Amino acid sequence: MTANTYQSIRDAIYKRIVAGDWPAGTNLPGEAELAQEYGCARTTVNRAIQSLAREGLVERKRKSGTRVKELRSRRASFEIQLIRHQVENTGGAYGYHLLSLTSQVSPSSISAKLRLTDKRSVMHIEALHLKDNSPFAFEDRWVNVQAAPGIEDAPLERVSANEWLVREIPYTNGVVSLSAAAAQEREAEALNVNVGAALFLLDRTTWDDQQTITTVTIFHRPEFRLKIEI
Amino acid sequence: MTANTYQSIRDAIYKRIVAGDWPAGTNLPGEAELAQEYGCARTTVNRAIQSLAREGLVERKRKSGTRVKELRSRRASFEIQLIRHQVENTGGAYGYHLLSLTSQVSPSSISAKLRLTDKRSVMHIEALHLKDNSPFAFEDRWVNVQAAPGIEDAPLERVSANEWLVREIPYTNGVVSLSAAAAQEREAEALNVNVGAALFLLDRTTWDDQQTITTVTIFHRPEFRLKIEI
DNA sequence: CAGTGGTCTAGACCACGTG
DNA sequence: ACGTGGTCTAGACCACTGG
Repeated sequence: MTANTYQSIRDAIYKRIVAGDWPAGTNLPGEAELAQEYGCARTTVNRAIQSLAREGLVERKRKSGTRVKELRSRRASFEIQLIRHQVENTGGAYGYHLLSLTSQVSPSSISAKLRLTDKRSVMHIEALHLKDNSPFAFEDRWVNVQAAPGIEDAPLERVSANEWLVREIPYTNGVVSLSAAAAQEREAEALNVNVGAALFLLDRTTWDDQQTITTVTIFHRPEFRLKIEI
Repeated sequence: MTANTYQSIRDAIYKRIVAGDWPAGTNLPGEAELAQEYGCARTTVNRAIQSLAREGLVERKRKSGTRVKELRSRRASFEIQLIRHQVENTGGAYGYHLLSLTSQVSPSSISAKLRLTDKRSVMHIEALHLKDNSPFAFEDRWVNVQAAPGIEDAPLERVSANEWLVREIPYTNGVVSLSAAAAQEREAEALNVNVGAALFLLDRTTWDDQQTITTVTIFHRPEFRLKIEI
């Protein structure tokens, strides 16, 4: 009982939930009551419980109070890193190789992803990321040029499009989809694996407030692992 | 300039960072200065900037101040759901089928994952999760029985081990690893796919403070997508 | 309507880490 | 040593929502 830090109160409440003082589905006492019990300001209790709510342990609603959630559904989070950083952080030497760069009218499947209503010219990029001179990941990217002014003058034969975009074009939202797929000929050749090998795919689409900026698929080699802490 | 909510101040600071008022690598003005500028209490500025720090946009250190991070490295997070909820949330009917349950001395590869130093009996579970009576995911789990008292009496032929564990045994930490792998005979048979099909694997190991509780691999069918918002 | 959480303020003290 | 963020307090008012 050192001080009434919100952490210590968070932990105390956490332990009481785990111990079964407040079973799942029941309500915690109100903030005011807990504040009195722990001898601290209501603000501090509020902060402690908000922290538990962020972790998904409890659910809060005005008027009805703070309820212990039925099941512990925890969140896992990871940092979306540049592939260059992924390679360098594991002690490898990073290399980048632009395979193709074309401007073309977007295929309909891509128009849908980029949310383009009319026919527009988009940029299509295929590139290879290397670790210690071996293939690490294959990138297939479409860029909405209107949403990324200046990209046509960017030195994309040296710097990966992602790296340029992250620096120059802020985005506000995005979705990521992870999946597994068998390697087609194109990816197999680029990554130097057999056709049909199990690849790890990361699809990402990002928007500014108004418009979609880019959609990309990263194909990782079968031995790739995406590690996440809980 | 509606009200001085910490959200509105967060957004204002966010926009100024994106607009380039404070380029990457530079420091923001101190909290006191910003509070004066926005005409609010320092506490409110503090909360706004802490929110930006959680998102990874800035880095804070005492004495040296708040620095805009070099590269926009955003965090993505997702909720670790029960497979039952994954199925039900997509409008499917959930089913569970226990394939095998044995107690045995743990193989060395599993002992390492469970951090068991001596030879101990562990529980090995293989199970199938169904969506609309079709295979959805195959589960291969090892449980440290000492860390999960009561599991030997749990009705694991009806309730998935994960569901029982989540309810009964709290954990404090864990790691998740995502990858792709070709289906071996065992998984291919269970999931009704061809041997060699590209499966999506989710490995998870969870601990209590002291000891490892369980390690599990979930094998998903090739069409599975894990969707994450940024 | 009334009870609950959500948030702001003003002031204070503390902890850390750089110079 | 001292400047910066981290946090606590006490009090206040507001916003949502269930009865």
